Amino acid sequence: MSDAEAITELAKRRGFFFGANGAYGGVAGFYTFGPQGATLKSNVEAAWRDRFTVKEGNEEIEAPTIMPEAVFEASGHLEGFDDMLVECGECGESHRADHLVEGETSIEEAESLPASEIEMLVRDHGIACPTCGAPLAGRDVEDFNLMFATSIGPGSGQPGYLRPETAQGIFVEFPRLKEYARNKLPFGVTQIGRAYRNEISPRKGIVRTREFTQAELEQFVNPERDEPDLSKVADVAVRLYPATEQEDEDGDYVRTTIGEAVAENVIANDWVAYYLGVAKKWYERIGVDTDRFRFRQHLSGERAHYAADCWDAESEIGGAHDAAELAADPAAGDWIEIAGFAYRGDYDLSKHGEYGDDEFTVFEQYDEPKTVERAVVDPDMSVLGPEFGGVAGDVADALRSLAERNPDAFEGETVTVEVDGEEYAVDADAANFRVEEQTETGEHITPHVVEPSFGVDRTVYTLVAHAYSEDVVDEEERTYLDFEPGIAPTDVAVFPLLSDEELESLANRVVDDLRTAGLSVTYDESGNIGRRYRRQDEVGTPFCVTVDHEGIEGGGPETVTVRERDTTAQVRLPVSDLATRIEAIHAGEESFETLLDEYESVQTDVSKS
RNA sequence: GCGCCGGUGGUCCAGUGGUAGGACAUUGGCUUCCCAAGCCGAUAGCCCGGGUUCAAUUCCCGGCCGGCGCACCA
Repeated sequence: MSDAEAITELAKRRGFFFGANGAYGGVAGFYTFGPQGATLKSNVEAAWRDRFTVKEGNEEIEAPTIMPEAVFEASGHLEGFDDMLVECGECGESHRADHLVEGETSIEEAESLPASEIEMLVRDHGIACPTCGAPLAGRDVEDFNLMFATSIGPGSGQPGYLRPETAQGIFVEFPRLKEYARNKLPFGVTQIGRAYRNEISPRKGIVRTREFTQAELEQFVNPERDEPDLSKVADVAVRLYPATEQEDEDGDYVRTTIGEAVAENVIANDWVAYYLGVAKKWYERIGVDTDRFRFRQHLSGERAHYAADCWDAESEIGGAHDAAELAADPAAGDWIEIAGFAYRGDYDLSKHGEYGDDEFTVFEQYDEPKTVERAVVDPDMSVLGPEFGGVAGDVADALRSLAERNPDAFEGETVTVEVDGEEYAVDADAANFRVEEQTETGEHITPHVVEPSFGVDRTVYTLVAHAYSEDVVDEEERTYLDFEPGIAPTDVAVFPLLSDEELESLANRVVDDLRTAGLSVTYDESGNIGRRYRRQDEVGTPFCVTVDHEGIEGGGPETVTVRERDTTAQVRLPVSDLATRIEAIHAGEESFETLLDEYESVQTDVSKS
């Protein structure tokens, strides 16, 4: 069985994730997270929230998943998110009609043309199927938008779409969000939520679905002034795969630190570099195998229209290659994108400023107020009105803009402006032209956006793939998931060693203690002890607590044993210490090794290899 | 969306023109004082629709789902 098959099988059998709606035949691209998976995902989201919202001092919001058409007109998704497909009548292959047209004509942006025009271009240029060579003239060009369309309200309603990314929910609310940030840049807003894309052909199980969870941060900055604190991440070691190396046949990774990469301009944008550093440490902490992890820069053709520079975090999920192979050859392995880090400039806010009703700018005060000389006019409307009638207002506006553009035009006796192609001569006195000294305390700027965007489902898949381990315990093969404490779906399992009232009673008390401490606990008394250990190993529970007679005999304090998943090593410790110590490990404050040092370790005949 | 291959208990598979069998898992009991042991019992299945046939899980057609290749993945 391949890694992917083994993981799919384990995920189904143990309740991590599986294709949804099975009773009705299923629908491609939709997955349900089972009990283990939903908890794992929730733990990943909590860890993300802690790092990218709380620790960064950002604010989290939750916006609707359905938004009106106008939002996506502004964002460019309505136009840019659809594909024009043409199917060959001979061989049945589908091709991007716009790409074919771009290849055969001098048109560079065929995507923005209507389908009917593309059909004409295909016919007029005699474009043929790239696969079989049959002419495509006369074939229908179908518009396929990757957004799920819906209708808001009764009847025909107003058109709406399920959001294809969570980001727009933040951009659209920017005018209010900036108020909450007290109009001060820089500030960041995060959102964890579902997004929807009507993929043509969802594949690779949970890696590419039609409904998925994103965790996104929109960092709003003043590009002229705001700098990230790179000192916090300068030492973070990263494996980079820049565009230049990807384009080179013998291209290799650049192994460096964030600090070096910035100094040598491998990563051009400081904010992107900062978040690559933060993300690398975060991935490491939640259990991503750094040998199967890299940052890959987008090739220029791969970048979205708005992105000035973009790096992806990628994880290797195939497992068919060893670490040395993966280190030596960037082409080896099965890599998937798990996050993108884009510098989006002012694209998003400018577009919404243009299409929307509100101001998508921030007023930035200067350190010192500036005094500037400005040419102004104050047209005498009592003169302009009678003279120009209905166009008087437009003439006045034209005078104002002319004064800004070309003050010299007001030097003569009359000044001429153009309104709707007509020239109007205005008496210079009536324009009331003068040069004024004005004090400016600041200016309105459109913030730039740095966007770290994480795919939560793919991160969960990566964690399962990287946690997947096999070894031999007591000459029996074992499969286990070595999740980090704090990320694992279940924190601790409690067993009575045997079916025995006394042991079961203490075990139940231990369960209560641990749950009171806020831990996720499972209790199991079914089957022999080995079977129960293996059950927990398979879902990645880091610790199993076993209650035995030795622990309740002798009149001393009650004790139990704690068994660590990966090593199968055990220590015996007092029940009274148990919850606090497990809690401390769960919180990352100490490790199992501290328990091994401090308490009596339990000698068993169990051998692990 | 096109092509090839596949779809049988929860999982992984075998098999058949007369409605099915194994392994593992689950569950009840016995046993068992630390790593999937053993014994007895139990639960549970032929993806959906149509066609051919006395009879279809099996053959044919279509659909759905999955894997792979192509295309797609702002």
